[in-house]
This record gives sequence, structure tokens and C-alpha cells, in this order.
Amino acid sequence: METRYNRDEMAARATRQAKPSTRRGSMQREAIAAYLEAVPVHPTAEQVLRAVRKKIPGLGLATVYRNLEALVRDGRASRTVHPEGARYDTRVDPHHHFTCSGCGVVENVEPGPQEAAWIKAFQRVSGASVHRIVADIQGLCGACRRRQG
Amino acid sequence: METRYNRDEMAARATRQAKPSTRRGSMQREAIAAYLEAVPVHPTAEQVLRAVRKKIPGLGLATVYRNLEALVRDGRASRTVHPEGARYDTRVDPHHHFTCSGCGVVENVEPGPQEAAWIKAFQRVSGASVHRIVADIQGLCGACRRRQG
DNA sequence: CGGACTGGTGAGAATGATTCCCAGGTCGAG
DNA sequence: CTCGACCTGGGAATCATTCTCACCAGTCCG
Repeated sequence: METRYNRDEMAARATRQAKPSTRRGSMQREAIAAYLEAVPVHPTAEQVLRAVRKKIPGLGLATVYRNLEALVRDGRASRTVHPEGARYDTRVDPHHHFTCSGCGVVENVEPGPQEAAWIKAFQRVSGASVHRIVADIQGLCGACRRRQG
Repeated sequence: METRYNRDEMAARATRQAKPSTRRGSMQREAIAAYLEAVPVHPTAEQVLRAVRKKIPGLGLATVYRNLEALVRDGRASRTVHPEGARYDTRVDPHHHFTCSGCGVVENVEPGPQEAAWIKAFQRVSGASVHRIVADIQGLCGACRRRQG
């Protein structure tokens, strides 16, 4: 209950968008998308909630999940499963992830040059068709490596 | 309560194992390990429970999780996170997974030949050290491809 | 033999992430 | 202004996983 929309924000969003007839997204959704784009880490839903609540104090967790799911469905974000909860990301083109087992940070990694050939060979041998490939590289980032051993 | 150990099974296990003094594992653990090794799919904990209960009817879910965790800790199995629950596997050497989005089956994929060079380049550029790399290839397996489109 | 100890067990409670449900609020069209 | 489509926040519900606990089998020590 008590939705308390912010008129100014809504107006600003409407201005930003080209189409006034079909209302797409909401202040909450755009705030979530903006946060995702602004932040280099790959946050969990909980992290998104905490961060966006600074802009929209009443924000609910269900709304965060709902909008993250919508962003993924619309191709504006991608979701990656991780041992400790799903991570979200605005990059939707093919890329991989590096996870530091020291500090838990997740960074993007560019695809390798020979990956396509490997996939092609796999498709030929197995008879399967490949839609996408996601690699998770696990290790210690430079900072953690220096700090630890 | 009511543990109801099966004497014959316990004896058989003891005979199978070389060391009689240090008791390692239990009938339940060995049954779980045997199932994992026998099955080509990458089962979830729930699937393991259902299958091994045919041998050990009273088996509890907590025991399955406990022993899967122990097997992973001892390097006898590996665990992979997946959008729908964790999957377990007796292969512990470097390899990747193919997931069919049609039937949900998970198959092993051998590492590509140029993977090592790619990792080496990544380590050089990022300053990180890599422990392991797990790729998940998503697509349609041959059977689902023929059945669908 | 007998009793303390260890390690494993099954049941059910607890947890944590995610989704569902619902009674609203907001906006645009008519 | 009213209607309807869409979206919201909160709390209940769900689901996988972990924790807690009373208990039991085998071992060690006397």
C-alpha cells in the first residue's frame, strides 16, 4: 500500500522516452536499469534493492525481482546463476565471467578468439545446436592475490 | 530415529574397503557414490534421493546432501550450479557442460584445444590467477532438435 | 562384559532466495 | 470523471538447502 509516485521523476521519464502512448517501464524499472548500467560489479537482487532504495525509499523486493526479470526478458540485461544467488548485468552480448574466490567480485571477460571454432566442432560431433556459451573462470583477482598468497 | 542398519550391507562394505580400522564413509555414502558413477546424467540431489531410495528405502534427504557435500570435499565428485538447482557429477577433471533447453539434460563436453592459451592471456592481462574454468553451453540436443524445430 | 566416545543417521525445523498473491495507486483514453 | 491496463509494496507461499537433535552402531579402554 501507499505507492507515493514521484511526479517529477515520472514526468522526466516520460520526456526521456519517445513514445508517449504506450507506457513502458516505470520509475522503478528505469532506476533499476540505470543502477545496473552505472555499476561495474554484477550485483545480486539484494544489492540492487539496497542501492536503488537510496533513490526510491519505499522500493519493494518483489518489484526488484519483477523488473530484473522484465529487463532480462526485453534483452536489456542478463542473468547469471552463481553459487551464492543470481547476478545481473547489462551486458547482453557474448562474454564470460571471472569470479574471484577471495573477494567474490565478478568481472567480465572477453570471448576467446578460437571459441567459435570449438563450438562449431562440438555441434558437428554432437548434433546439437548451440544458442549461447557462458564460461565462469574462477580464481584470485590481482588484488586478492597480492594480499593473500 | 530407528536407524535400522543392514548388517549384510555393512559387512559387504567393510569387506570391499581395505582399511577396517578407520571407518570411512557409510553404506549410504557408497550407495550415493555408486549411483553417481553409474548414471550418465548430472542428477540433482532430489534425483539422487529418489534413485538411491530404491536400494535404501529409509534414506533421508539430509543424508543425501551431507554425503554429496562430503564426496565433493573429498574430490570424488563435483558440483555445478544450474538455474534449477545444483547438479552432481563424478567427473572432477577439467571439462564443460552442455545443457539442453528442451529436455534439460546435461552432458559433458571436452575442453577445447586453445583454451589454455586463452586463459594464459587472460591471466597476463588481468593479473589474476585462474584455478578453474567451467563453461556451460546452452542449446538444443540432437533429439530435441529433431522433435521440435 | 560395560560404558564412554565417535561418527553417521532420519525427521523435521530453520533458513534464504525467489515467486506468488492481493489490495491498492497511477496514468491515459474516452 | 470513470474505466481499464499496468504497476506497485508487503506479506504469504514455495523451493532448495542447511541445521538441529535424539539416537544408534562400532570402537576403544577398562
